[in-house]
Amino acid sequence: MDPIHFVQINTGSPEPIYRQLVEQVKRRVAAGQLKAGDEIPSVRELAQALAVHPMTISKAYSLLESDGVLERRRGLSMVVAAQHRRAQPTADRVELLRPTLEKAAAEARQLELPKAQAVQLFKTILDEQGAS
Amino acid sequence: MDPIHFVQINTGSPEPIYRQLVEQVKRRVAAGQLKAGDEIPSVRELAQALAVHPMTISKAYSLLESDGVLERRRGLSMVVAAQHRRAQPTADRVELLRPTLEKAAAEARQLELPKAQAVQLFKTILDEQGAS
Amino acid sequence: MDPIHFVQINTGSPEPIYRQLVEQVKRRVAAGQLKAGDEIPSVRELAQALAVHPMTISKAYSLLESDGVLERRRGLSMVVAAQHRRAQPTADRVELLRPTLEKAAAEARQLELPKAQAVQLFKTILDEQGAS
Amino acid sequence: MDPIHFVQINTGSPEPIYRQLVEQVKRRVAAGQLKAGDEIPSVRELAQALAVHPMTISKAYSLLESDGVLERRRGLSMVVAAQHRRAQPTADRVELLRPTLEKAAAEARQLELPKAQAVQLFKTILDEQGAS
DNA sequence: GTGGTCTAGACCACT
DNA sequence: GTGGTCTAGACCACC
Repeated sequence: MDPIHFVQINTGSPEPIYRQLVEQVKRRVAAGQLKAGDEIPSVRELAQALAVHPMTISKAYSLLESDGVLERRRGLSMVVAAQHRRAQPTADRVELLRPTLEKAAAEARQLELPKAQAVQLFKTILDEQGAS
Repeated sequence: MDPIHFVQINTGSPEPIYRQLVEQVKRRVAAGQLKAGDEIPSVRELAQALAVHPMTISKAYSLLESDGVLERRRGLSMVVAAQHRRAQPTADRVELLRPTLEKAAAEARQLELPKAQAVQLFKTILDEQGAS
Repeated sequence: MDPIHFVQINTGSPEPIYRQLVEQVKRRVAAGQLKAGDEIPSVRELAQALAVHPMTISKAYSLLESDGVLERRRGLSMVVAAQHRRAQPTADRVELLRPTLEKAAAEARQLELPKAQAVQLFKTILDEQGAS
Repeated sequence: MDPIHFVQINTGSPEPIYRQLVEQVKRRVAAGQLKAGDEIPSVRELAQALAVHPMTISKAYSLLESDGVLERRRGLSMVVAAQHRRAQPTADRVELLRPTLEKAAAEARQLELPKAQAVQLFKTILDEQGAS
């Protein structure tokens, strides 16, 4: 896998880099873009491509391993784990969106916005991002 | 204002407490639940009610003051500021929801979810929370 | 808790320091020596007491937190988590010994040692260590 | 010797493969299952049978050679060395079990387990593994 | 080549 | 004060 297209990070974000990596990889596995057995870029490779310290990458990979998303192969690069229930069907995948949408809904409630307005804004934003 | 109903915090959330306070107050002001001149609970009162360190409350209040949402009255408790156009019309208020929904839309794109599915989940969650 | 008596590490061991910490803390919690709500030494305190780098301690604490043994209190020192099923009765606690004894049993089998000899050695070693 | 039955490895274990090989061979020699002069599988054969990198096998064999357990015969496969007193009597062999049982005893002490409980678990595990 | 561990030390966020 | 994040860089073990 080309390290450049593996993940993108935003160093300006308040979200730590290692967590951006973890969540992006999880989403790509859930979306089926990464499949069981796929090799991922080595720590050093990705660190260089993203211009971050190798230990930052390593921390992300370790967390992904303890979450069962990646598998270590001693002396070799890591691979996407043989999946328990990954490459999920859409119905399951959509649940990964739930936490963020719950936050949005709570905010809408506190703003006393009518449901229709909140939904309309979400549709607009999805269109802006070119969703299908 | 009864401190108990003024704001609610979630100590388990990764979002810092002082920021939860700031954003909740801003939303309640935008929604018109808090109006110019309304008194807010004192630092000590709220700190005790929420079981939080007083300095955390103080930090939130200071930020709200520097954002022009609250006003300090020497020797008295703080009040909601008069200036600016608060209790915004719905069309403006909805924009306060944008950042979170943009995050959700970005996640939906990475999960390769069709727009309809994402929107449907949002509607479901809004209903669960009893939105109108 | 006095950092000196909190844990002991052996820098000569092939087992990484952070893992020695993790396992010792888990055992002490299981044994009931550490109870829910007990404060543990701060990262810096323990790092100095053990003469290791603070990040090594931090890594151990993070793992213990993700295992549900410790709880983070933002801005304050960590505490032993409100237990799910910790401070276990002896019958459950003894199971924590299983992995190592399984390894010993596998070795005994490969050495074609009679069961009685292996057990006798174990008893001898327990006596040497002053077990009751 | 059939490579398949020569040794078994567990790639999931934290113990390095080369060390698993070394210790298993030593135990089988001590137990008398491998006798002086017995041929062992070639590096390539065993590497293929275990699906392991040949260099890993080679490293294990080299260590066994430098420990005097195996002997290299130029151009031919390696054999179990003749020197030393192998196929040790039971009284000596049992000492090879000591390091692992010492680790178990230390854990038992930290768990504050009574000696009888620890011994009982060991007996149970030995029975499960069909020890005599 | 691979990842893992540890140190040294800076800077930040939170209470 | 607390812990978290990141960098720089050394050294090790494994394949």
